[in-house]
Amino acid sequence: MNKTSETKGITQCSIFDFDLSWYELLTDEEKLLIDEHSVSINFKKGETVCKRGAFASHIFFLEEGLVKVYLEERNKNLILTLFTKNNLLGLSSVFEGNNKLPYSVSTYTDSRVRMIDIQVFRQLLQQNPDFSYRIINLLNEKTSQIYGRFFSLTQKQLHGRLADILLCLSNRIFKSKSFELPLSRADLGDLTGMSTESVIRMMKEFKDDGLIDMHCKSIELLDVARLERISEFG
Amino acid sequence: MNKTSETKGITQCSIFDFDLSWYELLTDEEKLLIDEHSVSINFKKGETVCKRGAFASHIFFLEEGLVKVYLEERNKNLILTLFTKNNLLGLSSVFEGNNKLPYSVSTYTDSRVRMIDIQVFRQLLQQNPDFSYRIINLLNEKTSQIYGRFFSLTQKQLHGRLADILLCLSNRIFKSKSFELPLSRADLGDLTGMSTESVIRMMKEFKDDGLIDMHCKSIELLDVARLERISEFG
DNA sequence: AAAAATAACTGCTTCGCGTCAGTTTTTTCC
DNA sequence: GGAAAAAACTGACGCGAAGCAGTTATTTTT
Repeated sequence: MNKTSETKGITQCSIFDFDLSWYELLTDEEKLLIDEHSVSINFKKGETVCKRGAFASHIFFLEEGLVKVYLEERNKNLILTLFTKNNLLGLSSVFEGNNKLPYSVSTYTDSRVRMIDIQVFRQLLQQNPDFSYRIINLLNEKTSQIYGRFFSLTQKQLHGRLADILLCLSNRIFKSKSFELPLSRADLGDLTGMSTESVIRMMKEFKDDGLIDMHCKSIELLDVARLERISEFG
Repeated sequence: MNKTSETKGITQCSIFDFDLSWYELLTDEEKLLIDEHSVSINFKKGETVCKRGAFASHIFFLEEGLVKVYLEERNKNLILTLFTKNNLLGLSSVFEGNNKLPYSVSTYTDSRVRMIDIQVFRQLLQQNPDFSYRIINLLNEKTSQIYGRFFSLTQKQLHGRLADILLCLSNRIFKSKSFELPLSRADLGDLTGMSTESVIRMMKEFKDDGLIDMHCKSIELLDVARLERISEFG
């Protein structure tokens, strides 16, 4: 009996990084249809891909780069998720009820985004069951991850939330214990629901405790086991 | 130009209450298949329908009642959503990667749940594009609502969160300004990410300010406009 | 209908964490 | 390469909200 996997803590991660490919499930005709009804656009670092409230006319496929999906209101920002390359964005617009984008997207690094006509995408969903089944799986995987993050942000305090996000960045995005952070401290704040100042203080504390090493943007996780314990116990 | 709808605040609601019916999209044969591979089970108030970590063998269709979908860990509880009758629960288990339930479900009122074999449900998704398209829309609608709630719980303070949930209960569940609350104060806390004591204090404050009337479980919203302003400004 | 258990409520205390008001460092850009 | 802008950092302060400990009310049990 694999007891641990049933009782272990609620994992949180803000990054979608599954390799459930969908393109290969299309027929040649369907692929052609996508190609004819999509364009690939380059964005520079820091550019806005789309804004909340705009009409949703495309599904975005991130061919290259790293982007954030976020909500902004007054001075309050919340980063919902990060996306790495080879992921589909904007799927929630498939629902005809949502003809406006429910969030904004902007880039952290130079990125290439293929913009797929939403009507074509809908048509493919309705005609190709394998494709649509795969999309359902993507959405479900996404939902599970959101729940974990929801728990982290509402139930844990700063130590736990920061540990969560550091582990997540290391495991899911950079796949290395040391990395150059493309996000600012303020972004880490928007991602963890803490103020910029608290991010800075907390990271210094982690550094003093020997959990991480850090010079400005370059970060290295030194004691993953302890970070995981901090993540688990909030 | 409808400016307001583009710029208005991020709505939050924890309740799924869309009437996107799915059963009617099935063929007679498919309906029969569902009927043959499902059972309807009665639950009394307060009973547990399923627990996080258990194997996901069924999709749940709530035929009657009111339930909560929640995470629990140590002494920390978080209610992810409430479901009213005629809604599908457990869709995230459709994804083969999630063979364990990612959350627990229990009832607030006497409820009737139809438990549909997950393999049959998957099969129908793969063979009936209209059905599967409808399910995608359901999932997307759900995701949008979660984002709103995510914002509420992480960016607003107690006043705003409590106003959110009261408005939501009134609009979405009871469809009336006065109602008998089946949830305890502790549940309201788990729903809004606040302590039970704070829920009590805050509700008294709302009562003293003439926003609501309240005797124990029976609640009446007196000044919806002001509650909405409180909700918006956090 | 009385006893036991659970939920609702209250006041007090504590502290986590955000805000403010700065200084220093790093990055951007002409 | 130097000026300007942005980001990183620091310390002091104060408030929002949780925790605790106890009382009252309500519901469940037998």
